[in-house]
Amino acid sequence: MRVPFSSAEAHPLVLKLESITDLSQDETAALLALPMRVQEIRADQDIVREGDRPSQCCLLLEGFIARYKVTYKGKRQIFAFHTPGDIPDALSLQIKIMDHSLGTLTPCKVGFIQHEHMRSLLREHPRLTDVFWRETLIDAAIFREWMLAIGRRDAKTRVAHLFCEMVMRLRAVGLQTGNTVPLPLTQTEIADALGLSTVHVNRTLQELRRENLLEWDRGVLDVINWKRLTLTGEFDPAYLHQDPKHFAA
Amino acid sequence: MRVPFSSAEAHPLVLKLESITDLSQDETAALLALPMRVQEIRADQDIVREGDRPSQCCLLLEGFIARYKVTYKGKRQIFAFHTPGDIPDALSLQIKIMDHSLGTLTPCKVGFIQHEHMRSLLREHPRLTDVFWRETLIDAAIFREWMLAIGRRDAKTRVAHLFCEMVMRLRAVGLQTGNTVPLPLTQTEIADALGLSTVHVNRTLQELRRENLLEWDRGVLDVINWKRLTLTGEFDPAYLHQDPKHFAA
DNA sequence: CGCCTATTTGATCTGATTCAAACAATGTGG
DNA sequence: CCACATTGTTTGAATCAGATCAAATAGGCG
Repeated sequence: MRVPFSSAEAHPLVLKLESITDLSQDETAALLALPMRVQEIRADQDIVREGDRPSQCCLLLEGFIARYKVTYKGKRQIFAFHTPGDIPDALSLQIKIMDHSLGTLTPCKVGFIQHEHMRSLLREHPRLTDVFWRETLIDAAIFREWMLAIGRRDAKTRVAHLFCEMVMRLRAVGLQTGNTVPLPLTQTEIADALGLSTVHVNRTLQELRRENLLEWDRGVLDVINWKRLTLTGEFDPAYLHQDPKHFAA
Repeated sequence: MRVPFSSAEAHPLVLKLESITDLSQDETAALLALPMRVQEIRADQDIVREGDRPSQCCLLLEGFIARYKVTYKGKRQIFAFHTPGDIPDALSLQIKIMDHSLGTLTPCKVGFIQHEHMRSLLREHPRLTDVFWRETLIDAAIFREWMLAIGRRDAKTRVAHLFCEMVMRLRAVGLQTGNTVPLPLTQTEIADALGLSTVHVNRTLQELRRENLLEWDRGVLDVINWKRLTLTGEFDPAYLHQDPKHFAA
């Protein structure tokens, strides 16, 4: 009933929260002591569905999760890609009925935390309420940025922007190696995230490759020209509200 | 330094919060006692801008406010239309730097509340923290629904959906009269909200009028056929997380 | 090897944009 | 109370970014 993480640094949740705020020793200890049931889940499984009334939160430890909803006409919109350290359904603490679904994109390791445990954690460490509230607000800021992209930017800008965002977020939880981050998504998933068709995503990717901005193969994104990628993506990381002191280098 | 509302029922904030949760007598009293500076603001003025570090929140008392952001290429995306009772920048309690702007669409009456006052309110009434957190999460749910529309629905569905949402939200704060709600927006603003061009919004509106679903003139929306409007808008109000007990009739 | 899923390519079509101009409503100052 | 300016709506025509359809190719894996 405990996650076996050797140290706070290796715990994805602590890493994630420290990328957006400061934690005291006490708070870190309380987070590490949070009781959870760890479970391996294979790819393409729903963890929570629209209409569910969850009694637990899921902390993503390894893998990628999508937050999505489907139109009456069967079209899917992905709202967010979640990475290790995220608690994508933290909102279920405040909102009883899910208005969207969460599903794995890859095999995942997930820690399920009972709401009652979350609540007593927040009761005993009121400042952590602020931290989790803040986290859900940053999620909302990311939604807005995606909305701006979908509503008002062309396909090439959208794709470049998404890649920039994923690099920044994966970097924050220690998953960047050199110019490289894991990004095990399909082109269909990218299309559903950006409001495009798969075919068009494919052609746009070819364009970005042709211009030597990036390589992306077998689930690994290799940024060749970060500067120009951010320019074509009109990317300004301010909306991620990451704490700059952790990125001095 | 107080809003002159004769009773709790007439206070937009209390009305709004009661549409999504229950409030105790104590909490209601504390909300009514919240010190605020009331100000009239004319149309098309920014209240907060991207990059600002607000030290106060604004409670909308009368009028309409848009939450928006502008592309490098000068295209605007509106993320939300805010109605009386909303605190559109409640997020500034947790997030120091604004990543988007808020501007009036009509002449507005706004109550500015110092962050310190909000914080002491939440400290003394911890359950209100949950309420405000919940409110920001419902805002996020609305973002997601707009994103779904912009990314995956056609123009007609988008426009119909937006009108349905606005009716439900305005009804919740007592602004509905018969089949009629105030909706003083321009077609350009609707276009910027839905990721469409003004011309196309205009043609889509004509279609909705031709099919006898609604009238919309001089800032007043008149729903002629609610049932069919919700069908063409694929509208399911679940995502608004309104408390159904206030809508028994 | 053979199956399944993901990527790629080509051809065609269309919903929505853009540009440009007319028209209507509202407000302003003389 | 009217002339004029301003802002919002409507119309028409031309164009395009991206969708759709269909089929071929390439990878990964039991």
